[in-house]
Amino acid sequence: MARAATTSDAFNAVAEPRRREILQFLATGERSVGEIVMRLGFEQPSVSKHLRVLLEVKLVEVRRDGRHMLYRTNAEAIRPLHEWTSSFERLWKHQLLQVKARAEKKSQS
Amino acid sequence: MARAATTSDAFNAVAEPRRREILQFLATGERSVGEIVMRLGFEQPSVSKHLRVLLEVKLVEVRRDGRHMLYRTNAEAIRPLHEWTSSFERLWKHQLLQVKARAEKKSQS
DNA sequence: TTGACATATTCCCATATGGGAATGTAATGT
DNA sequence: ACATTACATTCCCATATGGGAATATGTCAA
Repeated sequence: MARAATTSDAFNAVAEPRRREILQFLATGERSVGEIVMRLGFEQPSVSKHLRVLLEVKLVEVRRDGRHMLYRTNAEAIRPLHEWTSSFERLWKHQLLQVKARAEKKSQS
Repeated sequence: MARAATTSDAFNAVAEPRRREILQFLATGERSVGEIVMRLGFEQPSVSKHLRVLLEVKLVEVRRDGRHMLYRTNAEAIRPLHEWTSSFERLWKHQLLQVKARAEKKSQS
């Protein structure tokens, strides 16, 4: 097996920097593909392809408005990532305290 | 260009499910490679390769103890992911309220 | 119907996997 | 020095990209 598909889950989908940029931009409100292209400066086919991936893992939703396709971020799909990272929150706080303690001990001696 | 390297950043590194499992296990404390193999049931070379990736993006740290290599999770490296997902927290709370409001309006009519 | 605009899809290709098998390397005990 | 234990690395290969270019599809306007 090779690497898992980018469409296999949200973790794989957001690994791509451009997709993260798109998600952030779309978090400010519904936008058409053309607006994304204008704002982020990627090629139009590239944007369409990234949107397809995001759509497959439900990180975005769409609706048609005439000949425009309006995309928006579905933040709910980001929650699993947030919760996974949150499970390490206690650990990094703990580790930070240890680092501080060690630093103080050093400056004291 | 193809997909970015798994070692290009923490986002790419944690896209792999087995690497997330390893990180969670190592969050419980320092463990040797053999303990990871025992606990998670992956092949030893596979574990070593995943640890290498995690090490390159500093998601884990190591120290040698005799012939054992003791790995541990460096939670600090997970913070950027946490912060990125946190930037969508307001949005999903807002979107949840909207969904609720729509549901209530529907049941009311 | 025809033309223009807005998106989506397809083709091609260089690149980076992740697993399996085999092998290399480092440290310890005797 | 040698066998053993514990990891790491290398080789091979099927697979999945992401970008660029070209093309297809869909919608509206006249």
